[in-house]
Amino acid sequence: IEDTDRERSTDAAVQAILDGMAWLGLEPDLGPYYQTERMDRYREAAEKLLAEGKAYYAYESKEAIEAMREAAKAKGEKPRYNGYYRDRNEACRDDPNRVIRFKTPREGSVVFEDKVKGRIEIANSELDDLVIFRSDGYPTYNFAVVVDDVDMGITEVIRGDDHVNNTPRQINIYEALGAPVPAFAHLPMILDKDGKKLSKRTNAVSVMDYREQGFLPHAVLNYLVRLGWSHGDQEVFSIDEMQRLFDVGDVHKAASRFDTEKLAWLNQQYLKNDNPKSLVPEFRWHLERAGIDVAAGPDPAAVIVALRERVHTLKEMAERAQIWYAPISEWDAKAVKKHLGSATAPAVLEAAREALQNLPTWAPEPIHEMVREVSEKLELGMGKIAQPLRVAMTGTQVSPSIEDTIYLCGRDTALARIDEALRLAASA
RNA sequence: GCUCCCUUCGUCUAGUGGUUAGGACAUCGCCCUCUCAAGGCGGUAACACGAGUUCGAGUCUCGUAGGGAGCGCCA
Repeated sequence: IEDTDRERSTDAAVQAILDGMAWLGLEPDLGPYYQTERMDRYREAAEKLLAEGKAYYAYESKEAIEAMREAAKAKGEKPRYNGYYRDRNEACRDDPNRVIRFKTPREGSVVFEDKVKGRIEIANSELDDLVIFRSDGYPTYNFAVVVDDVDMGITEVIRGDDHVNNTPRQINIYEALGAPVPAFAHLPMILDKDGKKLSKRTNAVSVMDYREQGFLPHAVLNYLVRLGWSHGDQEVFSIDEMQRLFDVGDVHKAASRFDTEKLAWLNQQYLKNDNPKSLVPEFRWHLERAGIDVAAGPDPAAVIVALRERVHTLKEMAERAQIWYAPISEWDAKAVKKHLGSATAPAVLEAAREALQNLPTWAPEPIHEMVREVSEKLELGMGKIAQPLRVAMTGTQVSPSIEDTIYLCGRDTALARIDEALRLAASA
C-alpha cells in the first residue's frame, strides 16, 4: 500500500483490506505502508540520484508549469514539463519550495515484457522529468513504490493495467538506482454488468459487500479467479487447485464484466456440495443479522440441507428460514383460499395431525411415509395432501419438500400450526 | 490532443493456419415432480469491420471503427 495522501486515513484502508482477507481466509503479508516511517530511505535514495546527476532541484510556479503544458499541447504533444532546471541543478537547491525531479533519459525507449500484455515499448520522449520529492518533503508515489519494492526485494509486480503507463517511469528509476528491475504483470480491469467502471455508488466493490449479499468466501474467490483466466473447461476450483493451477501468464488481456448471476450459480454449487456443518458459522452470521433467534428453532445445518438447492445466497436462505424460528407472520390469502378452503382440506389436516402426533420418530423419512399413507387412505394425490400441509406450516404455497418443512417446525409447532390451519379452513 | 492497451455467443471463456468454432452462466423447450428448486435431455446464440499474406485465417500483417487507461508537488 502506497499511501502518502494524508487527506485520508491509511488505517481505515489497511483495516478494510485486512478484514476482507481474513474473511476470504487469506493470510496477509503486508509490506511497509506508513511512509513516514521510511522517510530516511527515500531521502537516501534521492540523495544518491542527486549526487550522481540523475535528479535535480527545480522550482516553477504552478502557472509556469501550466504554461509549459499548454505549450506542449499546442505542438500536438502530450502536456508535460520541459526540464528547464535539468542542467541548472544548484539554482534551486535552497529554495524552500523546490522539488526534486528525476532526469528521465531523453533518448531511446523503455521496453519490457509484460507477463499478461506481452511486449510493451514506450519512448522516453513521451515521458517528462517527474517529481520524486514534493516541496513538502514527502516522496511521490512513483518514487516511493520503487524504493519500497527494491528494499523488499520484490521480484514480480502484479497490479491493475491502469499502471502500465507508470511502468516505464518506474523502470527508469530502478535502473538509475542500480537495482534489478522486477517482472511486471498487468491485470485487466473488471467492469460492471454494463461495461462501466466499478463504482462504489452502484456496485459492490469491497469483498465484505459480497459477504453481506450472502456469498461464500470460497465462491467469491472461485468466481474471481475465473474472471480473465481459465483452465480448460473447469469451472469449480478448490483453493488448492487455484494455487496449483493459476499462472499470471495465462490471464486474458481484455477487461471483463462482473456477472453476479454466474457468481450466484457458483455460490449455490458450494452451498450444495460443501459439508452443511462447515457452512453453519457463516449461515448463523446471516440468521443473526436478519434478527433471528437461532435458539428458538431447528439446527441450522438441517435448515441448510432443506434450502440449499432452493436459494443462491445465504442471505436469501436466512430470509426463507424465518418460518422455522418465528411464528407465521402473514398468511397468503390466495394460498389459504386455494388449499385450506378446499373440500378435502379439513380431512387431510385432521388425518395428518393425528398421524404426526403418534409418530414414533420425529424425522423427515417417517414424516414422508406418513404423508404417503394419508394420501393412500384418503385416496387423494400427493398434491392434495402436501399443499394444505405446506400452507399450514408456512402460510404460503412454496417451501422445501413437505417432510422437511414439517420436520423443521418441530412436533409441537407443527401440531399447533395444523390446529391454526384447521380454524382457518373452517372459516374459509 | 498525445501515448499505451484491448476487441470470439447477452456474459465468462476454449481456440496459437485446416474445428460441424468447444464449454460454463443466462435464456428457451421437454422430462422428472407435493410447491419452489435441484437434476437430466435438447435448442437459440459469437470470431467488430476492411484490406493483405497464404492452397487455406478466429488464429499472421496493416488499416478503420469501437472501448479502456495514462498524460499532477494523487495514488
